[in-house]
Amino acid sequence: MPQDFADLHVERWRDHWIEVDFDDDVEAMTVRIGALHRYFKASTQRALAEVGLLESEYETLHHLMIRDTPGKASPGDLASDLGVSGAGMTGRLDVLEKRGLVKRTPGTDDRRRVDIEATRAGVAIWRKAMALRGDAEDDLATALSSAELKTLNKLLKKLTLHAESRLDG
Amino acid sequence: MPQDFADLHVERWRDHWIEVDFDDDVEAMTVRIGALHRYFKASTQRALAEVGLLESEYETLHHLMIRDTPGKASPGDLASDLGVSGAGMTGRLDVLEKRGLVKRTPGTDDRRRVDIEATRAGVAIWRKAMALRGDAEDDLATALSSAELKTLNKLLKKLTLHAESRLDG
DNA sequence: ACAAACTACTTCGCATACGAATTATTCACA
DNA sequence: TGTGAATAATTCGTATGCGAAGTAGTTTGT
Repeated sequence: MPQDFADLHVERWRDHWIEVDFDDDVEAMTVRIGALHRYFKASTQRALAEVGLLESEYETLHHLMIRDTPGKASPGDLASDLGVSGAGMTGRLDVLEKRGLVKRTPGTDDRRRVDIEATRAGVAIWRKAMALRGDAEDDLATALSSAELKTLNKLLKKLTLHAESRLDG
Repeated sequence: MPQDFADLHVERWRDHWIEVDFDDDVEAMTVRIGALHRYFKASTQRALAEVGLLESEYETLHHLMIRDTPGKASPGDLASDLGVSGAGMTGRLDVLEKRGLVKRTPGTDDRRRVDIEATRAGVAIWRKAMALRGDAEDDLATALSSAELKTLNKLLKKLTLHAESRLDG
């Protein structure tokens, strides 16, 4: 099997920086996960360019759609889901509302709140982006057999469970 | 084995959005890779807070150190490595230079160029951050046996090679 | 040898996002 | 029931980064 970027990285690393000692396999894994993440990000961005969305717009719309209550949320919930500040979310929603992709409605029972809802146009453009994104991911996954993909998920899950326990506990 | 975040995501996804059909395993893999990336990013940020570096400062310093010519580069090379604009790199280098972590030297043979070099202090702080970052990665990797880690790398590599071929060719 | 094209970096103007302060509203409880 | 604490969203001031324009220097072609 030919070398990938991670192999080259580890090799170069070992040549130049022996005194900073890392486990080669751990380092390679980290680099590969980073590389795959960047690849997904890049294909998402191509999809977004095609449908005419900025990454910040898509991200907001996306989190709005994948909630327990799809298409509906409060600015604060979205902000914490996305890891942006409340101020940032106000700005993002201003843009999305101006483009007609979401609608703000003042809350009725609690008038401090604002309800955000994706409009028909917002849902449509999000779906188009999702379909394109999915195509790219499926394409990448063809590199693995179905059994390999299951094995990979099993191993990744061991890591994510470990990570989650570190974050919670 | 208990459920992780990706399992929950896929389950919720299937409940609410059957009409947008994704392969469950591919979707779970994508989500897990994203989650691990965020975990690494978070532990890096903890490490950076401890040594007193901003993420942008660390990132710049890091790419300066892991080049073929460690600790030395031109602003333009760094900018394209990091995927930031030339203007952004000028700003980052201004900050790093002011903190005494890198040094700018006007080029001698080609006077358009500027040589960036990490100072002794810059290398030291980068190493401290690297050591902490490495600890967190090693900790995560304890979730896998050495054999599992090798299997994981083999499968990840199949994906990265596929991704690289898509990007180049 | 000299103008045109190119390259490397920096400055400028604008957009986005952050944290802090602000406004408006609701909740807790004495 | 009224007052202080808490909560939700927005506005404000600042920082970081982008793209475009600017500046300085080098290469190319005739």
